Amino acid sequence: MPPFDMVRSMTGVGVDVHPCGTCPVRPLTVCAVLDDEEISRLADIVQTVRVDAQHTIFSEGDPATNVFNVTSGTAKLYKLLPDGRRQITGFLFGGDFMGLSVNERYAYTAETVSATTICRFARRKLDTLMDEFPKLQRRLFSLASTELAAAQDQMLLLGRKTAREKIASFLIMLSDRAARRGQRDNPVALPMGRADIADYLGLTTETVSRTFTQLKSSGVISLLENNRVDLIDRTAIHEIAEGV
Amino acid sequence: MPPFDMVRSMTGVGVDVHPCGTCPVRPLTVCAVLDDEEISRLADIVQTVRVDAQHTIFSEGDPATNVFNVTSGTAKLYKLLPDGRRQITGFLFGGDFMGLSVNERYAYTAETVSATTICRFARRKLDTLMDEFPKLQRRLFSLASTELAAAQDQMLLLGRKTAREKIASFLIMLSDRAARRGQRDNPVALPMGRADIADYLGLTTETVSRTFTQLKSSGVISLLENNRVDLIDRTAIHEIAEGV
DNA sequence: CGATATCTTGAGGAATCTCAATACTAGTGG
DNA sequence: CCACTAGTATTGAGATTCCTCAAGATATCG
Repeated sequence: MPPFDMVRSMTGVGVDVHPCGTCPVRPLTVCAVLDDEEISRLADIVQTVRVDAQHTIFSEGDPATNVFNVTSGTAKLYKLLPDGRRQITGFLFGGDFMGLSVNERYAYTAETVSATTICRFARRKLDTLMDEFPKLQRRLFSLASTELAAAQDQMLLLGRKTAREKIASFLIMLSDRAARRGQRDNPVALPMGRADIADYLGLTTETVSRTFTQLKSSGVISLLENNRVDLIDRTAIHEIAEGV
Repeated sequence: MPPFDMVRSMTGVGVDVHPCGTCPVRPLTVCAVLDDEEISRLADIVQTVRVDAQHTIFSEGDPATNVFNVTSGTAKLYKLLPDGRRQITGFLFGGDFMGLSVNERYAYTAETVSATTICRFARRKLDTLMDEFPKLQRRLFSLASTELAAAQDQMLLLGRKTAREKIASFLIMLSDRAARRGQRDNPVALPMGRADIADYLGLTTETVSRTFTQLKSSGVISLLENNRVDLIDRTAIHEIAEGV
């Protein structure tokens, strides 16, 4: 397989949407620990691109030449079984990082959910910069640790929670992450479809749909237009999520 | 809660089993990247302890003052739901690392499965050492990334694999890890009980038991004494694990 | 406004769980 | 050395959650 080049290999891609200086998610991401001087060094090795909805950013098995930072929009990461069964391992929103890889290949596929802007770093150049700025290295380590903790929560969800608990946990997670990005925590926007939610929670689309209906019937949520969910009784949803 | 001290708070613990110089798993672990000089610096801040089977090393919510390296034996990490449902997020064998934490608290409980020797580092001192030896920092980052990839595999397993596929995947994983530690890859030792296997795979003990019986009946494994499993047809087990 | 996707709802089925009984294993004390 | 006990594993029968397949409703987009 030839070296991967996202811009050349993708359709629906635009380049250089905004520079790092005006990055809206800088405080949330890797760049938070760098001062303006250092950011400009980072800006030298970064390319900001805009990708339409439903496009592949990289595929499982591709050479892991780049790492990425989502600045706006929504992306998803997933792994497949040979027969097509799919597990989404994470959704990414503005400020989220992806593409870290131990091997020289990506361990999962990354696809946009909605139109998304991403900044892309060549891994080799980032490695060099990490040597130069130890706090960058430290920051990436910290992000990886955070992701690891989230992965463990997701294992608990997948292995031990009921459909009802999974959906409630999912809504709380989206709400909390929206708040962390400085957006309103309610109502919650669902940029992804039922199929994606199902593949993230280890369910089928039908069960996801039925469970939303059921939570609506019990009065804890309300389904608004534009795929948004009103968390009517946040406390109750929290309790459902934790299986209380 | 007072500062946690494993040695004082635990029963079944012995101290200083062996020094770093003769550590049997050094090439597998954090220490692999350090030379003898640097190892001796690490040895200054490490305490090696022996813990009997079925003892808690630290609990979810405890102040995360230490990080640990298992040098022999088996441990497990788990998270609980309020009603007692449990998800084991990982088993640890010689060479494995645990206790990394973003917050100041552990995100999971760690318990020994069999008698285990562990070396313990005070996190604050390790942080200092990381500043001094950037390659130590790099090494920990790499270990965290590897763990993250494993967590994603486990999500695929928990969300999308059948009981049969889960058990097959589990056996392959144990076999591969034994090989990486320089042990025979077959037969596979199962130091943990059925309940632990169930809580790791998102199943019940009964289903685990039935699935072992079923794999035995189809002739791909054989159940030996001392909780060991003979992988008779490794290729077939691999295929079952991947859902082919 | 029609065509196509997606979402919701329904009915029946399958995998796994729950509850219960039996078998095995390992450690203990006679 | 063997019987006893306690814990663990296996097996069985029935219940349940979630899945599969299928149809209808709603939303989206040109």
